[in-house]
Amino acid sequence: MATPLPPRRRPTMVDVAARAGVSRALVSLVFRGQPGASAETRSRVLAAAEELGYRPDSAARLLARGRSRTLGVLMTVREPFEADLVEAIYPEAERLGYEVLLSARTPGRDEATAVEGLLAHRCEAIVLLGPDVDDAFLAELGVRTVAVVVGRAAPGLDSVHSADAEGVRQAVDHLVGLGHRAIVHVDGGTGPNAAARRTGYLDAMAAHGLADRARVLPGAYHEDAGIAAAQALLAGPELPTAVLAANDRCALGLLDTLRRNGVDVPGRVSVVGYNDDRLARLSHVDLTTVRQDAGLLARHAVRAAAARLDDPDLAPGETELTPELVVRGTTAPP
Amino acid sequence: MATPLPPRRRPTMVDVAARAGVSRALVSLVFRGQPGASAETRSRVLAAAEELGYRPDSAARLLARGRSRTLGVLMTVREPFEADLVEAIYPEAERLGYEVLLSARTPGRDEATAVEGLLAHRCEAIVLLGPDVDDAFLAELGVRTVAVVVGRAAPGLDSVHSADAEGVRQAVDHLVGLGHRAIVHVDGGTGPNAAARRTGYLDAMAAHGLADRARVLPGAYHEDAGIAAAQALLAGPELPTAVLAANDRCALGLLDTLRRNGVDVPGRVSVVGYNDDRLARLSHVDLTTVRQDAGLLARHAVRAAAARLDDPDLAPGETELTPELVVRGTTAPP
DNA sequence: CGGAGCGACTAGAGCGCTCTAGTACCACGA
DNA sequence: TCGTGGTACTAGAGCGCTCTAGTCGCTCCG
Repeated sequence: MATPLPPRRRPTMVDVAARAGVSRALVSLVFRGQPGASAETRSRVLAAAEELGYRPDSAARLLARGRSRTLGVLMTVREPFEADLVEAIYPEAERLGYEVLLSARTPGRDEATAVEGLLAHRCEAIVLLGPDVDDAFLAELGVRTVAVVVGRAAPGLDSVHSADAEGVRQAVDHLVGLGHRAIVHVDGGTGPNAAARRTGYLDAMAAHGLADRARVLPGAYHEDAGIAAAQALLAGPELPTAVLAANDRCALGLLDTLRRNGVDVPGRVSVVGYNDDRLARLSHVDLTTVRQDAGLLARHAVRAAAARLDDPDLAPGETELTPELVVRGTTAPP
Repeated sequence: MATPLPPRRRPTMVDVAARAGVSRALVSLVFRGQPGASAETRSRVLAAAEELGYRPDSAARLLARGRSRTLGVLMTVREPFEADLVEAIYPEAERLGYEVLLSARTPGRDEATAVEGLLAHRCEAIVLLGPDVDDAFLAELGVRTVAVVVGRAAPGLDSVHSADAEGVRQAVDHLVGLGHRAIVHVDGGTGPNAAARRTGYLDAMAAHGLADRARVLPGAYHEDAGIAAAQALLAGPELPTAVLAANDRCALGLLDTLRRNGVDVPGRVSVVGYNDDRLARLSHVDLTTVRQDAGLLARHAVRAAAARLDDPDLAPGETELTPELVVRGTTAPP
C-alpha cells in the first residue's frame, strides 16, 4: 500500500481515445457534438470520458480553434447596478454560445490591468461596465479587440447606455409637477455620465423657468458622497425641498443622513435616485428613482459584441435606451 | 485606398522575433524575464513587441507550461462581504504570482456551472466564497482539483473561516453586559454557517442562564429576511430589547423596518449584525457587528491554495480565525 | 596553445486540442 | 463487375507558446 498515488495528471483526449478504443479525432468529434460518429461509439466515448473524469481543456481548445468564444467583462465588485448587469449577461452570453470571464477593478487594481488580464485569456470581446477611463484608452482598446461599453457613450465603439439627460428630465418634471422649486442636484463628480446628468438637470430646470434656482452640489457615485452632501445641506442656510442624487447609492447616503438628522423624507425633503438597482427596490428603502433596465442593457451589450465578432466591418453603434422614472416613497409634494 | 485592412491577426512571438531579428526562443526568454539575453537584445525585443502590440497569449502559455498559475474564485456578485474578500484576494494572488479568474453564481447559474467554467479555463485551484453546496460536492471537487473553502468548514478540504460560535458569543455577552435579557436571534436559515451561529447563540444564552429566554426567528442572509423578521416582531405581543441578526444585510433590513415603524434603535431595541462588511461600516448605518477580517480570510485562503499547489501531499487544514465584536451605534442598554 | 567555462543565442519537441484531407467499408444500381 | 456515394473513422498538421538540449563564439588559465 506504499505505492504513491499516480501523479494525478488530468486526463486528456488521448486517454479517453485509448479507453474507448477509438482515435483522438473521434473523441474530439463527439465532444464537439458533430456528426460523424455512430450512436454506439458516441456513447462508448462518453462513458470512457465519464469514467476518467475527462473534461476538455479550454486552453488547448482555444489555441486549436481560432476562436475562444469567450466574453470578458470588466466590472466593479461592489456596485449593485453592475451586479444586476452581470447577472443578466450570463444567460444572454450562454444563449449565443459564449463563455463569460469576469475581471474586477478594485482600489488596487486599475481598469487597464483588469482588461489586460481578460485579453491575455483570449477573450474575443470585452464588455466594460461603466468604465471610468478616458476615450483614448477606449479607442485604443477598440483597435486591439472588440469592445462594448455599457453605461456611457464611447465614440467609435459600440456602446449601450440609457439617455441620462432624458432620465434626469423625467425626474425634474416629476418634482416640479409635485410643486417643488428648490431642487438641488448632487452630481457624480467626474464619474461616467455625471456630466450628462448634470447638464440634463440644468436644462430641465431651465425648461421649467427655474434656471436661477438650479444648484449643483459636488458629489460622487457612492454613499459617502451622499452623506457629505446631506451634511452640507444641513449646514446651509435653508434646505431645498427636493434633491436629485447622482445615483442610488448616493441617494441612500443622503436619505439616511437626512432622516437621522430629523428631516422627514418625503415630508420635508423629497429624494430621487438614479439606476433603480436592487438596493433602491428594497421595500425599506423604497426610493423614487430613474430606472435603467439592467437586463436590457446587458442583452444589448452582449448582442452587440456577438454581432461585431460575426462581422468586424459592422459600423460601431450607440444604443440609447430610454430610462423611466419609477415613483416610490421618497417623493411627495413639498 | 480600397485595400481591405489586413486581417488584423493578433501578433505572435514569431512576428516579434522576426522584427527583432532573433529567434522565437529568445523572445520567450525575454518575456519570461529569464536570464540569457543581453540587455541590448532584450530592449530590442521589447521595442519590437511594443511596436507590434504583441502580448503573450495565455492560452498557449498555459498549454506549453504545465501550470497555469491561475486561481479561480467562485463568488456571488451582490454580496458585499464577498466583494471585500475578492478585493483582498487580488493583491495576495499577485504577490504569489497567480492570476485570478472570477466566476459568479447567480440565480440562474448554479455553483457547479460556475466551477466548471473555472476548471475548463485551467484554474489550478478554486477558492469558493461561502459556498452553499453539500459536502459531497466539495469532496468530489477536492479530488479533482485544489479547492479552498472560505467562510465555512469543509471536511477533507482546506478551509478558512471564522469561529462563528465565538463571534455570536461575544455579541451575546455584549448585550447581556448592557443589561439585555430578551435577546432574539434572526437566523440564516439553511445558509452556510447559519447552524453554527444558531447553536452559538443558544449556547451563549444558556451560559448566561437565559436558556428559557432564547428565541430564534427563521431568517436568511439578505435584507428581505430582516424586513420579514422585523415585521414578525412588530406584530408580536412584545418586542425584544435586542436582536442578533444572521448577518449585516439581514440586520440592515431589520434596522430600517424597525426605525420606519417608529422603534428607536438603539433606544428601544438594540441590533447586532455579523460580518462587518462595508455597508455596516458606512457612517449612516454604524452597525454594531461581529467583524470577520476579510483581508485576513482572503490572504489565508490564497496562501492555502498556493501551499497545496506547491505540495499536494500537504494535509488539508482548517483555519479558524477569531472574529471580533465591533461596538458601534446600534447597541445600548435597554 | 588547447581546452574549460561561460554568456548569448537557436533548434525542435511537445502541451491538448481542432480540423482538413484523407482511407476503409458497405450497400446499391447499371 | 465496377463504380458511386455515403457513413464511420483516422492521420497528421498546426494553434502559440515553453523548455531542454544543444551550438557558437569568446575569454581565461595552466
